[in-house]
Parts: sequence; structure tokens; C-alpha cells
Amino acid sequence: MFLMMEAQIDEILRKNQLSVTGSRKRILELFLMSNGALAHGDIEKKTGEKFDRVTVYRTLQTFLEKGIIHSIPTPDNSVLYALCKDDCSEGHHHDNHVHFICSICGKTICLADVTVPEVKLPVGFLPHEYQMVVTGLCKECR
Amino acid sequence: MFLMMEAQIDEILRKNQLSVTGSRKRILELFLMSNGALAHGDIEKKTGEKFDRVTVYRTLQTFLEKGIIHSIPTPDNSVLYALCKDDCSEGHHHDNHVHFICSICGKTICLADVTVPEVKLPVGFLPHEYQMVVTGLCKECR
DNA sequence: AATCTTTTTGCAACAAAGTTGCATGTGATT
DNA sequence: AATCACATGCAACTTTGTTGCAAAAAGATT
Repeated sequence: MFLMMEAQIDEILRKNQLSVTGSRKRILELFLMSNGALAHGDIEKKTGEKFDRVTVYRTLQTFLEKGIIHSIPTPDNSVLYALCKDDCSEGHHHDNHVHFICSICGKTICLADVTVPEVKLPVGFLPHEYQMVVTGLCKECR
Repeated sequence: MFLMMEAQIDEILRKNQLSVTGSRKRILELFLMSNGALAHGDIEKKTGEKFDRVTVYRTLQTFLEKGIIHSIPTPDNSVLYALCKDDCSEGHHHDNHVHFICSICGKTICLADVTVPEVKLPVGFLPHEYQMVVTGLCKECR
């Protein structure tokens, strides 16, 4: 079970031409275990003393650039990150699913099956990417 | 012309039971002049030496609470504010229009005529508010 | 217009969040 | 195992946001 996760982590890092280091493994593990999204602060707390603050910043930055994770805009303007689906490629994500944020427990959930609808824009606007965030109550909190 | 703006500013503040002060007038003026959205930093720069940083924070906070402005979540997780339409009431906005962010000039535009479509969520989720941000090229930059 | 009351502002000090340069340590390649 | 590139930790710093309190300005009252 744990070995499987290890292998999965290694594969993700290798696939993105990243060297397999302690912090990267740990942070990826955190993302794989939580099926929601994580704030920078969450990660810092959970890695505890193990890694420097700066390392966490740089690791997240690297993962973002490689398209391993994506960032989610939230209504209260905090920074959240979540794992991308497999078909995210470097630089150019199609992270086109809706994100749900529960106003009680604060969890952010990727609704991988709900794609962002495309809306008609006024003449002249050339859309490139659509992002959608829904707030409300999740299954557990309602 | 300038007098009209003055009057408009006064009216907005009065309507929201706020005393008419220098900083509030100036910051509202900035919003009225830019038809897009402003970051906190923009406002600080444009008000220059005139007001304290803290005052800008508190003024924006007050405007938010009164429903004069709303905040916009952006893909890069910066904080943006824009004027609400008239029908925004205290505490509870129906700020249900799509926001557009130009990736060239960086401007954020409220597409007041484009309402956020409601999507079907998985069973168990109780939606409360929908937010949508579209990035791409605006009229001027394409 | 002068006074009183309430609200707003500026200052200072602080806390939190994020960045940068550089020396050291570790993973990958041969 | 030796080398080399890359990742990490540390320190110092910048930027961003917050809090308490005294001074100042706005609004109300006479």
C-alpha cells in the first residue's frame, strides 16, 4: 500500500524530470493523501520542522511550473494548490474543472467531473481560460 | 464635469451611511475613473503620499462591508477590487457577473452583462455562490 | 459658530507572507 | 566512487497585512 504510493510519487517526479528528493516526496505525498486542495500554510504545518519554509515555497513553485499542481483562486483571496489531473502538460494546463469551497469546513474540493461551462463574451474579447469557483456546503457539513 | 463626479461620490458615501472624508473620496474617485478593477497596490501608488497605508486597507475593508466594492479572485491569487453595481446590498452582493482578465495589459474588466452560469454539482453539494474568471485578450490587446 | 460626540486617520510597532544570494549538501550520471 | 548539476538551509530582507492608541476631522446639537 505504502509502497504503491512511493512508486507513484517517484513516477510523477521522474516523468517531470525532477530529481527525487525528500521534500518533493513528502509534499507530493501530502497532496496524494488529501483529495482536496492545500494552502501553503497547511503544507508548512504538516511538514513541520522537517523542511525550511523556503524549500516549501520553491517546491510548490517547481510543481506549478511543471504542471503537477495548479493554483486555485478563492473568494477570500487565499492561495490554494491542488494536484492536476494526468493530462496537465507543462506550462499549459487544461485544468478545466470546477472547484468547490465549503464555507463551514473550509475544504476545497476539485470537482473533476464538472467541467467549466464556456460563456459567450462580448464582441472583442478573446477567451483563453475559464475558471470557476463555487462556494457552499459540502456533503459532510450540510 | 468634475462637480458631477464629486456629487456622485458624495451620494454613494451618504447612501451607505459613511462620513465623507478625503481618503474615501479619493479612493472612490479612482474606482470611478478606472472602469476596471484595482489591486490594493495600485491604489496605494496612485494615492501616493496622501494617505497612510493603513487607511487604504481600512477604507477598502469598509467599502467591501458596505457592498460598494467587491473582491475578485484571480488565477494568480492577487487581490483585486471593483465597484459593485447599484443593486449590491450590504453584506449580501449579487455580484454574479463574469470577470475578465487580460493576459497582456493585466486589466480586469467586469463583464456586467455576462452572468455566471449555474452548473450541476454532484449529489450532496449545496451551492451558495458561483464565481467565474476568464483570462484571455481584451479588445485593445488582441 | 462653538461645542460635544463619534468616527476616521496616522503613527508605531508588530506579525505574516514571500523573496534572494550564497554556501553547503544531496541526487543523478558516468 | 568521483563528478557535476541541482536542491536545500540559512540569513537577511522586502512586501503585505494587522492592531492599539492618541490626535484629528466629520457630523450632530445647541
